Amino acid sequence: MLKLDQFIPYRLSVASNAVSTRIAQSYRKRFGLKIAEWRLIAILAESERLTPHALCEATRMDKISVSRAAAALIERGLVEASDNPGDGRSHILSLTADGHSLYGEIAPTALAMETELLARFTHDERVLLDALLRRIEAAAY
Amino acid sequence: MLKLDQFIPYRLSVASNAVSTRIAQSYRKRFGLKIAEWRLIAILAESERLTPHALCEATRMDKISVSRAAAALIERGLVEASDNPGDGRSHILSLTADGHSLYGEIAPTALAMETELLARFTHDERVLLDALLRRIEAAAY
DNA sequence: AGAAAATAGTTTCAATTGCAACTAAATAGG
DNA sequence: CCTATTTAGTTGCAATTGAAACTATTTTCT
Repeated sequence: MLKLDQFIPYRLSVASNAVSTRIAQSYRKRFGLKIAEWRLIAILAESERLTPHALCEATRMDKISVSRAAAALIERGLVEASDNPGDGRSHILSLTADGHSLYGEIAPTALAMETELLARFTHDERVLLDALLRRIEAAAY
Repeated sequence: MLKLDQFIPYRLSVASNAVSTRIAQSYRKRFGLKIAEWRLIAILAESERLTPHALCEATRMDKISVSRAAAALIERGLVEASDNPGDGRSHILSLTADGHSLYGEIAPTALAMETELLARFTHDERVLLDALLRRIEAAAY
């Protein structure tokens, strides 16, 4: 017998929406960024120079979203594009100085939100949650 | 130091998207339903007669989504609306015979998808995941 | 009772998203 | 090589979504 309330895909969706909504508000209000844009910034801060294609893989976003998020960030002067010497169809994206400095502000905020969200979780529970989510994700592909 | 790959809100979002995309495709292809519509059907099958407001609470959806999903289902003859004797602004929604019969087809499909998704999870792991998701959700509100 | 505020639900309009088509460059096959 | 196919990324258009305004009813307060 199916009970929506105990249906894992439903629980997952509800939890994810609750978290995303909260975090999206915070990014938007404080930094004027959408989640997609924030993800690009985070990955570029970690990886320095990437093509849109590499960003798709790293962020699990589709190429349209990456293209639009990158366009918005370039427009705002947070990201810059340079030629990709190895492939003329593509280009290399990297953070500008402004982009780095914005990242420097956001990253602690993001970590603080995560900390708040997981305040009542032990370290083991966090590790477990991470692992379970990865397994579900892998099973869904 | 922030690592997007290990950032729980990110993992949650990626896992949820992967699962939702997969399930949404299945519902849409086989039954012509969106997730929101499927949720209303599931809850109405469990609860028999509810107002849109009660459906909002039960499905964690906002009133606009419920209104639109209900309109689509009524249009298709899967749901019917009757007067709410206790409140003239509102109405009572319930499944039609067709709605019940469609539910009878979908429910096993939904359970089968969940089973497939969680095939490599032990019973304890499922229970744990459910509990962790509820806690995260509660913390996010 | 009657005005003011609150609630239920719908609708309108603008923003967001997603698909398919498009351009441009790279690779593969003959 | 040089045509055919594939791949990278963008764009145009249609569908979806969300916020705010709106209608209708109910509740509250005096």
